[in-house]
Amino acid sequence: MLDRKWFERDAPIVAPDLLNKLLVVSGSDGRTCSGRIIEVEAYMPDDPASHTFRGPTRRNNAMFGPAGHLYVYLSYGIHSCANVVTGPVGSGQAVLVRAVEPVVGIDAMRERRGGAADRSLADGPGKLSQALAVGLHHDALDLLCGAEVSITDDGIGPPAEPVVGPRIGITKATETPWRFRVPAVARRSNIVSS
DNA sequence: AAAGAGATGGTCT
DNA sequence: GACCATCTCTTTT
Repeated sequence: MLDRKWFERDAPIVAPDLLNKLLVVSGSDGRTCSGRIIEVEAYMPDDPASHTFRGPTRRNNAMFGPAGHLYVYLSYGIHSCANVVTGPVGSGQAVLVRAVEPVVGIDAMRERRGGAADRSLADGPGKLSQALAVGLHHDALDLLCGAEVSITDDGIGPPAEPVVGPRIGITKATETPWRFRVPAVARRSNIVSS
């Protein structure tokens, strides 16, 4: 399965390999939810768009910790965004999970997302955090300890040809092609109804 | 279908 | 005090 070594590679290498993996959250309310990762972005230390570009701070501390931990930050004062820490300890890199496809616990996700259409339950970094109930209290959590949040491999490998493009919502290094997505065609057969 | 603006709060200078 | 790795709603083509 996924061991620490797997996460210790550089973010642009780990990122496409995270596609089609499951992000599983056992909520404090007892409801377990999961989503298939379909879009990610890589952030590196020498990357002007990365939170770690100017060195360690209180917020980005988890990104400098062990690979396979979560880095959760608050975006625009409103949205929690979930990252998977990658690379050697102290390097300061991570993969932002930008979108998942609901797999387990869709009813809970519908409730948490307040009547949003099924297709937009978790198709954005803030939306998926809300749908899966991921919050700041999960920051620095170890994904490999069977804790509240984990990443699992259910045998569906990453897409042979992920869609690659520039990252979104940033103002620096906007041309670096470190955004990876499962092709739409490959997703059609995976859609979970109800 | 696309474009614009407001919400909202922690973090860093 | 400025700056956001965003989302939703409203307004305009």
